[in-house]
Amino acid sequence: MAWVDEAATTLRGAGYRPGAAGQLVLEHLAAQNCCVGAKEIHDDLRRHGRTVGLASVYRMLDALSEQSLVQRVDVGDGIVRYEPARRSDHHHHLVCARCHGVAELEGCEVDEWLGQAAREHGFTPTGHTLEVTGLCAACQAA
Amino acid sequence: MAWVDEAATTLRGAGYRPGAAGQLVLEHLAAQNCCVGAKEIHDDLRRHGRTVGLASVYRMLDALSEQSLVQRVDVGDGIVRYEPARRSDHHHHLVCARCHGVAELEGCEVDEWLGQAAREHGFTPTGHTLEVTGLCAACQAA
DNA sequence: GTCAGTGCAAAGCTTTTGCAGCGCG
DNA sequence: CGCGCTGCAAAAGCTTTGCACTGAC
Repeated sequence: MAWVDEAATTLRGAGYRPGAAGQLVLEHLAAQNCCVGAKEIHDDLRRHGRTVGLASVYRMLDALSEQSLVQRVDVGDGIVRYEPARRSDHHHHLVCARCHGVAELEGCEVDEWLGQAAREHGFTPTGHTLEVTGLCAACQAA
Repeated sequence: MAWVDEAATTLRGAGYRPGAAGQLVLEHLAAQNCCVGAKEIHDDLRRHGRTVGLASVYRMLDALSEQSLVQRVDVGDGIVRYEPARRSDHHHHLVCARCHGVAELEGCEVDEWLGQAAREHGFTPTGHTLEVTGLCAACQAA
């Protein structure tokens, strides 16, 4: 099932009924492969002629976040980013401590360990973020 | 070597010379085992009669962050938290998507995989954060 | 004497909240 | 008809920046 559909269904199940604005945000998110900020989404939609309130973007992101349909990604530049939580395309991030640049790190080998460890705490995991801090190639050279 | 000393040394090496305020922030951080926010640090120091500017706290955190001496922790409530990056006491977090509560998850089994994967990207890792999102026991029951 | 760190105050930005309007059930 | 999503505008924080001051080299 495509992420958009799954998201819409889950949201509806949670009593949230996305309207026009919500649908646009959803579709825009689905088109992203890596993290985007709220303002970025808002600007992009506007640029395409879609009138969407910034507040609606935030509201939608909140709802999605609560259902674990998106993952928050904190790069360290003060802007909160989100990315669709797909089972496929599950990846992590290499975040440079100097320039705050982000690179994707494919693959993930923590799921099993994590799931078990979390459940031992009575916690039901629905996803996770893993950010590696360090220095990117460019900043090392500098 | 204690974290405070290592931090002070590293900072000095980076050309940053912590004064009275910096020292206080450093010591306060060292006394924490889990994440604290900037404002929290500021308030605590004030409460103990130490006059430290909020700006100094942020400046110190920035410097520490750039040297990877602290780890940013994003819980999802809009407040950026930091915790000292010690080799011992390396842990991760279980973050509830509903109530934003945080629990510690001891242990870490990703270092080896991570180090190698990161280096393949020309990235030099100095640390990492791993946040597990899901539902805490309390929110599941509700 | 110079230069970096500091505190205070003001500014900046992202994010949140309030409120009237509109559309879908 | 009612309830909830929407947009706009205003408000609320957290964080950053500017500036004069102080202390260390």
